[in-house]
Amino acid sequence: MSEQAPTRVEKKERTRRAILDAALDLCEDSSLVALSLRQVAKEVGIVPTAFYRHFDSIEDLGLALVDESFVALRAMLRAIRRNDDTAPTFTAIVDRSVDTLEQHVHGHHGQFRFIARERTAGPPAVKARIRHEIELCERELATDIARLPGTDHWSAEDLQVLSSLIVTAMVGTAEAMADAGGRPDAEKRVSDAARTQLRMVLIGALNWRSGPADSTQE
Amino acid sequence: MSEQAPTRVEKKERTRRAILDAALDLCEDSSLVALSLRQVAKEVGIVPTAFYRHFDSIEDLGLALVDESFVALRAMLRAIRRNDDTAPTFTAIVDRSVDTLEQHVHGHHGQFRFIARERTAGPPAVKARIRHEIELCERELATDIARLPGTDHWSAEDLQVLSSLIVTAMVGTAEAMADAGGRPDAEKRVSDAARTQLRMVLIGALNWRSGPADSTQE
DNA sequence: AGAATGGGTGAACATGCGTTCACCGAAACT
DNA sequence: AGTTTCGGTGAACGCATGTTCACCCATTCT
Repeated sequence: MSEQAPTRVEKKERTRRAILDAALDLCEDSSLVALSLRQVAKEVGIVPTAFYRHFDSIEDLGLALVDESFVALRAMLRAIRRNDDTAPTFTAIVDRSVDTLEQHVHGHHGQFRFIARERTAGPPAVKARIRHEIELCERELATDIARLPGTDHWSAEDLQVLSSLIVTAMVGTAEAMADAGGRPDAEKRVSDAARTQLRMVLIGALNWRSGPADSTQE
Repeated sequence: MSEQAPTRVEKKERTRRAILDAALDLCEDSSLVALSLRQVAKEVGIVPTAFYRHFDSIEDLGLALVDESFVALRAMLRAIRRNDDTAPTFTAIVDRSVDTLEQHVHGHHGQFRFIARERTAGPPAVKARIRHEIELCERELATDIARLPGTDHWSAEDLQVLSSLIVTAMVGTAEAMADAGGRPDAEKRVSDAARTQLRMVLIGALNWRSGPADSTQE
């Protein structure tokens, strides 16, 4: 069926994929800003010039990688959100969320390491795009949290600050998980820690306006 | 007094400083892995070869920058710890800690951006050193927390996980603060958020073993 | 069947890179 | 005073980089 039919657009798309994969792999131990066109071309098996048929520059390639990574990440977030509907317990929400994160990072640690790296080290345009995407995640999380019971009286600022804290913690978790490099014991340790951290944060948040004074020691 | 006495070791030290400063400045918009010896030499005003009189390689330079940054950071942590002795309230501890962090990042944002960047993007040896230093910070924080009242019955794991969470949040805060680029309003917003986040985490931690079940909704 | 399209080629360029080496000259020793 | 030390010099090397250009030829369109 799929035999003998490598149409032109298919071949182009295949080469494009190969470039994206090679780039993700090659900048693994450095950064986009230290990645060279010729390196990528050699890895893919094309001549340097052919690269320009697909991307304007390395930075352009980087933006494509960011978009691709976040498409996958949004799919993960949708999965978590779907699970939430059927699991109204906070503990269950935390467990399922961390489980989903663990699975996803396990299957895409290249992409996660990429965004964790280029978020701080990439070319300005790439950094800006990643920052923007993460802010979108924070905002979405904020509206999710606002739908949970017991958060009605919260200010928008507190909601945003809490989302930011959770996202920061989860980015850190994803980073640590990707660094675990697929070793199941290491991944388990990271996800256990993440569960504890998320629970602590949620407990803190739920006792936030309702009675933070009780918890200070004076 | 200090006139007419540029002794040889002084001159060497001065050049070394100039190299370190130039490197910190030059890799600001990329990374150590994309920094070239010749760039640094040109910026400093010496010939490329002279670089080798001071460092074996760019990576060696990077390690020196890491050490320097963490010397400063440890000084800050000591300052925070000193303040804590005179301020036994949790709220006060949080306020003073964030204040100190704000001041320090304001005065050293170059160094903070450097470690935030190279932590994920630097050469392997640099990444490893930074990771190690951060782990030391987490451990020290854990012992500090263990000295606070109400944490006696905590497990070592939970302590470590809590420290890790706080350090992650503070690294994120430092990153955001350094990105604020010295604008006072932006810095204020970041430090306000950091205070809220720290309080939330502490409230969560204090209610952790004592009664986490009260806070779940089932 | 014939023309147009477009991904891939290969040579060529100017530039920048890390590293080597012999050398200089002033400060630091004896 | 004579010698050693050593930070800085400048030429030279072999190599990798981004980008240009004219060209090729199988697929696609007419």
